[in-house]
Amino acid sequence: MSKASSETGRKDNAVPLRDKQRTWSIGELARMFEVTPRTIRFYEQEGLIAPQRIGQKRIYHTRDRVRLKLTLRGKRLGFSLAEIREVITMYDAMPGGNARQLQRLLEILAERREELDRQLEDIHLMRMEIDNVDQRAREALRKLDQTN
Amino acid sequence: MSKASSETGRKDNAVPLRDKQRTWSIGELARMFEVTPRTIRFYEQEGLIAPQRIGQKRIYHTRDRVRLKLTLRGKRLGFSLAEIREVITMYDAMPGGNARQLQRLLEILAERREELDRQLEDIHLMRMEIDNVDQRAREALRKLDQTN
DNA sequence: CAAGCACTTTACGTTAACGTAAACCTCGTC
DNA sequence: GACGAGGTTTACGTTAACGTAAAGTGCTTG
Repeated sequence: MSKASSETGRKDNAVPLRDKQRTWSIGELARMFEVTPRTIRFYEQEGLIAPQRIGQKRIYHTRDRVRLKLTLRGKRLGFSLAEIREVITMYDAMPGGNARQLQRLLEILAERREELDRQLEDIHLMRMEIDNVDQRAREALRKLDQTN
Repeated sequence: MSKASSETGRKDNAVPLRDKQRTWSIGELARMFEVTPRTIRFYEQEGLIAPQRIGQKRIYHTRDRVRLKLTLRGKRLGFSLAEIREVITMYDAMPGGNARQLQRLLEILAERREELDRQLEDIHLMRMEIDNVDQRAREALRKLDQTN
């Protein structure tokens, strides 16, 4: 994907335990995750993040950082922002959610799990395909080297 | 993903060995893979498939069917059509390709493999995340059941 | 206090991957 | 020979996920 292949080289964005209370600006987060501020604002607009405000400025807490990470991970797996939001917002409404909401959440989770399983299968097949082509390319190269 | 989640229930499109020589119309293929004819024509326009023509009509052979399957699999994994084409066309130019082309193909394959590995990791993490939420949702439900 | 940097909002632009509609062939069949 | 089912081309429309540009705010640093 132009999406995925352009994300070669993920940044290590682990945060020390004692930084649990740290906050970040939009620019800092953008650099951490190698996205633009625009992207982060867009996710907020779509209801995926809800940073604190101090005056005009957005302040991101650990909670927001985690959400962003989950969102980007979901994106790499091909999920739409709408689907990601569906899970994230329900996750939020959980402690206190009524039984119907919880049941619905379980359904959604089951769907996601199935989707992930399908992807695992796809990855397997794709890998075999790639290994196959790889083999044949190497053999073709060997034959070229021999005749030259 | 609207893409993926709308593809719940993949069709078994295995083809018996003695059907290796069979051909298909665009409509048949479309039904097999649960896409519209428009989609298949679009993939042709983008250089991913190149069916035979008899008069006006497109005739699809096993080779085309395989390509379509690979394309859709790639799509489910989030690859763009451009990336898929890059591999498919090089795969075609292989028997007879020069050394530079083959080397390039090996590079592309390596990239794809890395991308797949990243996706595997993402799936793992995502699964843990989902299992986690699932647990908490079930507990919340249990507590609700107890108090009622 | 001017300059610069990081942030803000608003709004229009862009790209990929098709959807959809119209208008036209070409069969087999009733 | 009308017609219905499948196919065809052409072309404009749509949606998601941002990119990009303009114009303004607020701090701090020389």
